[in-house]
Amino acid sequence: MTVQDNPFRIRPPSGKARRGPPSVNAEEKILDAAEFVFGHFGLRGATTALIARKAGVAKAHLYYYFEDKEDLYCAILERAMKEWAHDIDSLDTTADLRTVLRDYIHRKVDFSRDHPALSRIYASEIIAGAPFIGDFIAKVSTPQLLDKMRMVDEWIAQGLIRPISPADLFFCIWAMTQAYADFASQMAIMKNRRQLEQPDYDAAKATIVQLVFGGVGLVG
Amino acid sequence: MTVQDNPFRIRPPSGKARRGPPSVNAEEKILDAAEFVFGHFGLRGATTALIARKAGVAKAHLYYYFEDKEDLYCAILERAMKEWAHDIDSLDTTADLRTVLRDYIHRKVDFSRDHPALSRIYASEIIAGAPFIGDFIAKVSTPQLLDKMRMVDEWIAQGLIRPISPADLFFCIWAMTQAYADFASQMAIMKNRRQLEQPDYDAAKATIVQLVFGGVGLVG
DNA sequence: GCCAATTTTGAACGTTCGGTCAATTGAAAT
DNA sequence: ATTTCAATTGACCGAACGTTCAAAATTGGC
Repeated sequence: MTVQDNPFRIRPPSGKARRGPPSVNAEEKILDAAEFVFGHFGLRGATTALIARKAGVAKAHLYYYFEDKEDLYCAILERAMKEWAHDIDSLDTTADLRTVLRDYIHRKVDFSRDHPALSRIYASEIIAGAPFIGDFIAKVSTPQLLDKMRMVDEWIAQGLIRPISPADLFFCIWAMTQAYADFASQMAIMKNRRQLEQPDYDAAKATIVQLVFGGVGLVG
Repeated sequence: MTVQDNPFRIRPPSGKARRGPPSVNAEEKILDAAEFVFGHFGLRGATTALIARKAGVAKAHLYYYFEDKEDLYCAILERAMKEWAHDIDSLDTTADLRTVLRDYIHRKVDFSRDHPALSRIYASEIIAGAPFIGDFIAKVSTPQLLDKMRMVDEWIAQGLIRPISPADLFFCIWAMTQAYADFASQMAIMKNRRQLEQPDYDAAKATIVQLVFGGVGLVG
């Protein structure tokens, strides 16, 4: 089972209108807890007991909303990909070239800062060979990349930027921005801090923008 | 137990001269198998049974050379850090500035291509918060980084390159080069290939060099 | 207050996995 | 040939884990 095999994963289990508890939905509590636990221990390292305890429900209750552990994991991935697309890839490409690039980089770094668990889950999934989101990447992410590559090729053809491999340009931007989520612990150690703070993310943005702008021949 | 707590991990179990099998050492077979399996499934996902089968020895035999699963994992990390330091961080810093930077980037990409399993293990370890190599990073890697940062500051002071945050410059170089190991599966999917080939790595090198050189104001 | 449907849980089950141990093998030393 | 000790193994154990299920609790409708 992969992410997009079951597009209606998020469901009120069945039938009539909701009659459940008046306060908050247990399903969201479970999803939040799962995001945290999966983000810290990975798919195989996370235990259903830990997720249930973090969510404040009985372990068996997970299986009321989700078929099994993998199903819950896929739900997290799906939510991650949606937030991803919503926060980031809805980019106004009609604006000034510099603005487009700078905003894109800033949004990616902000996402790394605000959703480190999601970034780690995504990275772990890719490192493992994308067993659950390979199809999603092939059918959703790849067309988005091809769009962006055409945009860059356009810029090159118009002489607005220096020639560069568009695919590798985006791979590098993703790598740098994502690193400030995945490798944050290493960076914090090396900077002799407990964790990265806002000035660190500001410096990250500035450096990445400087590298990209310089690499494609744009002045700051 | 962390990596450097036990500097004598690699050992002929004890005592006299080796009297064992004439052919190859079982310990290396186990290490190679463990590198492969840990690289594919992570610390918690890898099973001792799989490692033993891949190594062609009985499961119990793992515990003749290593205390437990974590000990074996640390041995892999230790070997990775050593190869790392040997292959990469032994860099002739007296050469021409462009040569130093370009060689450094090329070596990192080559390492990603030649040791993808080690790169993945290292990345997973960092993503998990560096529980086993945190001390190593703090006491060994950080001084090396500080050396490199001083070198960059020197270059800036001499007006050889544009001002830039030295720490973030190296973080970005690591991120980009490491991505061509960790995210290779994603890149392959997006390029509609089975796996990355030599031309892909050549393009990666060229793009990273272009970004770094452009970012610090060096001409290609 | 009672009923029906939904939501929640405690306890248990079968499996998997890390780790142990006594026993066996095999090569050198005598 | 016998001894000796490192090298190797199959069988086993206890704990942890994912999953199931029947029962209990909670909610809304009448």
